[in-house]
Amino acid sequence: MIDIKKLRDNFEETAKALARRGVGPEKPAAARDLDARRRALLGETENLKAKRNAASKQIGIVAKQGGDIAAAKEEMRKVGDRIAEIDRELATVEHDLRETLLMIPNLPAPEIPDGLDSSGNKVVRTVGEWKDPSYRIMDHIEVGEKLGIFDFPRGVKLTGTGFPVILGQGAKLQRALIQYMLDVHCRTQGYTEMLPPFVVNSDSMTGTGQLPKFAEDLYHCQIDDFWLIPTAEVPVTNFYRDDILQAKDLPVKLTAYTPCFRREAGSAGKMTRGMLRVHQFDKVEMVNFVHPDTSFDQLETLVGEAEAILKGLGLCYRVLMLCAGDMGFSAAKCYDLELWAPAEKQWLEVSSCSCFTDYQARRLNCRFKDTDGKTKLVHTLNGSGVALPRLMVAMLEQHQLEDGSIEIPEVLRPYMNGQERLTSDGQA
RNA sequence: GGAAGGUUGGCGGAGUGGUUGAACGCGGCGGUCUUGAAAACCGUUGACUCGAAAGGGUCCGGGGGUUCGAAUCCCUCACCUUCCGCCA
Repeated sequence: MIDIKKLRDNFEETAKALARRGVGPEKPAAARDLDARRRALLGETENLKAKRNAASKQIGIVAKQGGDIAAAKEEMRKVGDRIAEIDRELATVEHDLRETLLMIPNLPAPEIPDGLDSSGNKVVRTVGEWKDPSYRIMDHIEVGEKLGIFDFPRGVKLTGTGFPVILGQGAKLQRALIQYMLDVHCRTQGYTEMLPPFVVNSDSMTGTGQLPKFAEDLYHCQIDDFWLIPTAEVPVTNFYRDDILQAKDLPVKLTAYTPCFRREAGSAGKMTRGMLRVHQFDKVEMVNFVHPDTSFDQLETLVGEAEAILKGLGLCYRVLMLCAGDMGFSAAKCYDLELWAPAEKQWLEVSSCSCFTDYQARRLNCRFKDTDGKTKLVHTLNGSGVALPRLMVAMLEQHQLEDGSIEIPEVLRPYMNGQERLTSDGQA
């Protein structure tokens, strides 16, 4: 949620910033009006409550002395009725205000480019030069079949489309990648590893904003009212929901490997080939809780931390700064990392690194006690470090040799018993 | 799944329907003392919200009710603990 005080005090400025994201002036105006109504009602009911509290105290004293309290009780009963009436209206107004605020996205950082869709995104840098080799590169499905590392039809048999089975050397490679990524984050970047629940309750889904708006993208266990996580961001960020951290403990940096479950409602037909868009996939995620003064600097650090993974694997990728209209709802600033897939001839998004400023923290009610003794909202950031299926795809293509085998990057070999290649006979 | 008990401030733990935002202890912070530290002693120490301020309001698991007034009574939901059953 955005700060209602900011909206109230700098209405024009706020509305202008929101307009960059394609939000019309109606929503902020509605929020402003509801806020004004709310404060008027609040003042009214609180005055009456102060009156009642004082009178009730007096009634108690008089009653003890055996005095007559019937008239005072009758009067206060009427006051009580009036309070109930106002409180009912107040509850409605507050509910509407919250609903309205939840529909307003975060304010974009000033420096991010204009634009309402992906065409407005800016390439910040491209790292690693890709040169097409003399031989034809097989796409991941073709080479995967030769190597025997994917079984899509049996995934369909077990569950349905979008639930691939990864086999043999492929499974081993994936496990190696997970361990490599976690080790880089923990050993060299100051992260604490977490293994959270993969299923969460509705409060957690609401805390990070998946609910109520995106329920149809989630898998739901109705009997228990539990939800399968679409990203580790949900359990890891909610870890500090309703908590107050200490300034000296910031930044808190957590990383977690989890599977991710996404219904991808409405995406049927888009990029559905092979591993490119699936309902269940693995991902390593990084989440930061930081001091507000440092959040945008931390975002640059976070991007670097995700990039370190790709660099270590010797992959060609690019960094995009998303434009105002293409960012996720809660982000103030966001970078995407995209790997080049030479057989697909397209860039594949494997990481999205976002700074949410206080937007997510307000909803989570996650605060910290600053050195001045005041309790303030933290700033949160997260980024993938990184998503596995598309990483696998890019590796299978970028590291593919002429004979169709795949060169395993040096950094992964310790996790694969020294194996140097994926080959069709399964031998190194 | 069955039975019983519980849910109070950072933690432990009191609490009579009426100056109880909440005793007491621990912890935290500030101070006295000390060469320094410890101990001892003194003081202080929750969050949210409305307000320019003065000041007000709300919060004792969540929601609802009774009452002039609820941490305290009633209903309901959630969670936790223990015992029994089942089980990786």
